Amino acid sequence: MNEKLLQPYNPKNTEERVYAVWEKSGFFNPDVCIEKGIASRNSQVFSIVLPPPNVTGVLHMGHSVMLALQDAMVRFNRMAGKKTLWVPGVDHAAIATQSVVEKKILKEEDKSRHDLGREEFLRRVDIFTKESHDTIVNQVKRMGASLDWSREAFTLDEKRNRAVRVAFKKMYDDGLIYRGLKIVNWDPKMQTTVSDDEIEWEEETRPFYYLKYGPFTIATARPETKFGDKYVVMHPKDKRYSNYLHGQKIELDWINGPITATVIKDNAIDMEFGTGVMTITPWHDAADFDIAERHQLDKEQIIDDKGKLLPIAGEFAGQHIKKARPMIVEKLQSKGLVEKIDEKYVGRIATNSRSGGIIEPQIKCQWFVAVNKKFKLEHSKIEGLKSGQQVTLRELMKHVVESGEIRIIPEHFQKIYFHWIENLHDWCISRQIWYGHRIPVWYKNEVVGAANASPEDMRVCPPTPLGDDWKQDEDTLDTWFSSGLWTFSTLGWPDETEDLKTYHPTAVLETGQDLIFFWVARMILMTGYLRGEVPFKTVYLHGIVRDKEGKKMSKSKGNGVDPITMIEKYGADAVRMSLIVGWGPGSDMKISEEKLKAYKHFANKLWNIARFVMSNIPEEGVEKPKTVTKENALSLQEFEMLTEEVSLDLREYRFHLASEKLYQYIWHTFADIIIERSKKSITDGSDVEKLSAQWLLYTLLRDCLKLLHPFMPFITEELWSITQKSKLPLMVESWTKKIS
RNA sequence: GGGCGGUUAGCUCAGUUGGUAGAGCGCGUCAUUGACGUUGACGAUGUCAGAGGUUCAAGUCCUCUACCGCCCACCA
Repeated sequence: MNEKLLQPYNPKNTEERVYAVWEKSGFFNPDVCIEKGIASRNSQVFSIVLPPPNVTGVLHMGHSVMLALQDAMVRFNRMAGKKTLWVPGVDHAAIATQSVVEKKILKEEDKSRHDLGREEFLRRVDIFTKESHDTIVNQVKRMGASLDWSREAFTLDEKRNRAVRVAFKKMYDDGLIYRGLKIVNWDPKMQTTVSDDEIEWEEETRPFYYLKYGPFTIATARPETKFGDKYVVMHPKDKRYSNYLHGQKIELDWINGPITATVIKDNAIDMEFGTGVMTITPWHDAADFDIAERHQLDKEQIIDDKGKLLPIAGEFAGQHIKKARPMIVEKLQSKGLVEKIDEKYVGRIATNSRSGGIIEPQIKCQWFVAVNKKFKLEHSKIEGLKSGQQVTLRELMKHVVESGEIRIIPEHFQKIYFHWIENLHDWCISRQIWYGHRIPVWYKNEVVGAANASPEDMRVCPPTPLGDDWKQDEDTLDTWFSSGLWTFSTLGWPDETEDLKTYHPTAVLETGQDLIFFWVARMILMTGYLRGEVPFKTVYLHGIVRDKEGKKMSKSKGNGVDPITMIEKYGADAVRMSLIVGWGPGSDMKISEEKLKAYKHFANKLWNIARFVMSNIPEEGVEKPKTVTKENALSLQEFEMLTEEVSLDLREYRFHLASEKLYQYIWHTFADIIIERSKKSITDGSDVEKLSAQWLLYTLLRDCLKLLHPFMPFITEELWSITQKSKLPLMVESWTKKIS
């Protein structure tokens, strides 16, 4: 018997070695599999892209879950003989990365990015991301992920940059990307816009002021924005104010002296709320902006990009709004303009989820993707949409899920997806940060930042215009713009490469449920538009990993469980199993060390099963005996049923069931019943009984290793090399081979 | 304000199309020192949140209620 089996299983001494063998074999690469006859050129295809982890990050439990699930899918399909490709990559994660590097430089050198300048700052980011890249990649490998590293991609490398430029240009030419002066979410802390989806709303109890505005009482939580308010708005049907007419002018005394206010009647007013009258601040409130647009009213900026009051605030000009607020209230009070203050008003505060900066809406000239504009869909391969048909991006996104061309698991996320689409607005894609894909637009004659640049003064590349008088747009693109191209930009698009033809659309996108809007929806949008097809046929969403108490893991709370520490303690296979067994898609999971421990025990059990089997069969191996006893034949039948069930579960994305069934079977049927029974047959049984029992043990061991391989690749591979004479690694053994 | 989930054994959760309630951990009793104590055998524990309905049959389908959680939203 192999000496390794005399020792207990030691994941530490095994995992790194086994991974090296896999990598060296080249079998992570489907081209090698075809070359070596593992898969054939016309085999079915199974492809996935790895949701790229942030380049600056370290592995967390969420990554471990996705790696465990995706690797299980990939290994199963590879063993089933499909041409199987899993594409790795990392994400430049624009805002997150820039923010990390900025903080680092501030801490170490006490310098801001502006002190360094754009070029130098970006150089620093590059250095940082290169170092950081290797960390995350090595951590991914430790989970056992069978990714084809020869195809690794980066969301911000030259190839992806080309894809971004081509996509941008096409969308611009089709009128789906436009530049416009609109109200956007401005983060004064990071000095950039952010999209609606990146905003987090928090409830906060704060004072609510009822102010005298001429003959009216208006209510506001933000008196510091009210300096320029010169429109007073009410509902046209509000009888309380029926003697005021739309457009009527009213003279009144306001914060900094007498003003002329204009009455506006608009249906957006809620008669039940406050006094049913409000003044508007179109520059700093999205709802007010819309009212102003509807009636073509003036808009004035009150607060600058840094959160300081502008000259319109009179004596308060130059002060930060936070500091100025109490003084403004004081002045209003001294003028007798404050009617009452409700101290218990619960309002909402918008913050940038990345930086924590409090959002101040601002009107800015930005780039947007138009989601409600019709365009001509070219080369459609989408069911139910013809080439040349006019659709909007929003319709497209809805259609492919509604028609079932994309299946979302668990199913109820469809409803969440549709609900989101109902509320979808144009997507602001320009960011004022430096790290990211620079907007491929060039200007001359100083029209940078102007809303109405003429075509002569603005070029969208490719091609990049020549000449010194052209200046590139300073802004970069929202990181999700390039992420939206990920399934095909990784395969060579915009070139029609062999990879693209073979592996796109991908089979499945497996990711966290929190990414359904950010990423999943945007991939559907981009792929539908640019390729007339879907990016993937199935979306599998896993839930959030929580700690034992059910709290979300986070760095700041310090309650995060570090996967690498867990791998060292319990082995990667145990970590993988504990993240898959009994965890249905879409629901949150509490992880505890007890669970990890349980699967370490399971690995040990398996190891000992192998030891028992190998020490109870002849050294030279076993042949199928002429006579198989009835009970052994029955056991075999039972196992064949299990194989069927597990295979079906794997095909249907029921990993939590497949893995649990295997655990149950191996421990409580194979070990507890079949092995126990075989002891008698081997020691006291007839020759027929003995040979039959030995053969069954050996057969079951071999095939259990196969079935378990997608979930616990390291230990099964190790046992395979110890117990089997095969020259090929288990990872490319044939799954479906009938039990002989 | 709109939407989506969850509520099953002490704890963590399964339960795929409706067909006599399951697993792991924990607990109890016993066994076993030549596969494994990271063990084995046996066992206890549930009006499947509550109410109503459909059905021969409901944890599973429908309606309502309660509590918990999440997402979306321009109530100033």
